[in-house]
Amino acid sequence: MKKSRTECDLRSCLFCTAGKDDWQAVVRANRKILHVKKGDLIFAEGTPVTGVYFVYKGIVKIHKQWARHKQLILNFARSGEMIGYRGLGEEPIFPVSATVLQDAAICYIELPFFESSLETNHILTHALMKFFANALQAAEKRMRDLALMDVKGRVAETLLMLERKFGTDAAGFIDVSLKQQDMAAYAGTTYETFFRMLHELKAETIIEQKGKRILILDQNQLTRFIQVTPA
Amino acid sequence: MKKSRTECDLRSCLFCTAGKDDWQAVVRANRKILHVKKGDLIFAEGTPVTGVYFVYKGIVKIHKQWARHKQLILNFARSGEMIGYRGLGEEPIFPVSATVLQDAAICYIELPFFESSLETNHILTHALMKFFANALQAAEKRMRDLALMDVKGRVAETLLMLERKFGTDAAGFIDVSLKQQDMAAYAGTTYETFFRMLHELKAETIIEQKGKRILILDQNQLTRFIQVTPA
DNA sequence: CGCCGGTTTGAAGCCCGTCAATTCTGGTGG
DNA sequence: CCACCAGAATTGACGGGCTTCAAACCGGCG
Repeated sequence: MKKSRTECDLRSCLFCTAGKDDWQAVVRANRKILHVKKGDLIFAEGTPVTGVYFVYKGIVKIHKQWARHKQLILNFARSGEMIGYRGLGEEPIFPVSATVLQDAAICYIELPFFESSLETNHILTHALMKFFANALQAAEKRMRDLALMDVKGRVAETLLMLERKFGTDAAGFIDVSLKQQDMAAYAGTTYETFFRMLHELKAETIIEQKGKRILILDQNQLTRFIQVTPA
Repeated sequence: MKKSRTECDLRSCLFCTAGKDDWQAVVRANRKILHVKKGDLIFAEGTPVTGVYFVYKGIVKIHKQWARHKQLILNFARSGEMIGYRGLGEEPIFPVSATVLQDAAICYIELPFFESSLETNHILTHALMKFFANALQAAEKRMRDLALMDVKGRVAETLLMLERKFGTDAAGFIDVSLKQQDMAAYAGTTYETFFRMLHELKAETIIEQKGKRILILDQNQLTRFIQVTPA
């Protein structure tokens, strides 16, 4: 097990950076490192919150369940991102689940330490407040998209999000490979429909596929499906 | 113009209460009171944020526009509630619009004062962080609902939300009267469909209507349409 | 080779959005 | 007090976008 896989440089995540001077040493002393594998459940909707998590390595999906065999993926988290923060509201119960999509190293901070940090580290509190404000904006934007946009637009949105979050490889392909099941669950549709949309987009030479990788050929065309306010 | 219409007792809103000692006096000195009428636009999506607002009286809807003649209502705000806080993220641009549904008195706090308050008043910052955390949870719950629930469920959810937010009168009717246009826009559907669902609910003696007022006869039946996780 | 999870494709149908026509209501002015 | 009008509520007909169900296909691996 290589060291680089587990050692956080403490510069990549919100919690580690939101403080001054000796803050990082404090974090270093209070974190735990967890190693989790593809398919593992990190925490489950409805269970008590005992701490917050930060992804050092790997990919994790945050999802909400719905009536047997249906789920909406709220977000994908990659290295540097915080998860479990959704449990910080009134009720200390997770409103979402987190499942590992690619073997991951997770930094775990226990809730008591985290909360006492908020008391003393005002920079952290402020950063977290800003973070939530941004997350709320993003969530409400997506709320509108899911409610009013047609499926094709949501698929387009999904692809653009994936490119933004995971970047592209040398050839321009989006640098992640997910089951279309999961991509569909993010777009809020079934995987059959998701596939059909990908097919259409390929027919229109807007995207290209090589195995599971997707190349966005024409971003403007893709954006056309997401027209929002005509004025 | 009665005094009671405009005087905030400074005990009802987050901003006024999140501080100690002489905090309320500071707020009193820095706020402005605005009187707005039904139909007025308080702020518009895409315009710069210059301050935050608190509703003292009246009802306001927070909405996001979509391709000409379509909008999703994110929330209704009544007395004591903060609006405009969605502009507190990275970009100082409103991601939503706010429109008056019932003549309102609004307390306005300019952004510079608000931000300097955050610097000095850590109780406020912490309260705001918690507030955002809760708002995010609610938003993501609704995200799932809009994505996966059928219209009937969303209508049920809308009615329950209205009852929760506005309470009921002596006879048990929900104590607010909105255009079904707006209720539909909250449920994420058209007003024709919304009406049909109301009709069905009446046929099943789950609700009753008197004018624009709605009485929920059987909350359990209503909740049945919102079944989420069957274990 | 044959199972197996995932992908692809086809066909059927219905939920729900759209359009259009009619009724209802509240407000306004004669 | 009533006629009148605009906006809202109500209702019906229609069509299509998506979901659902089911089955064929495919690549990998024991």
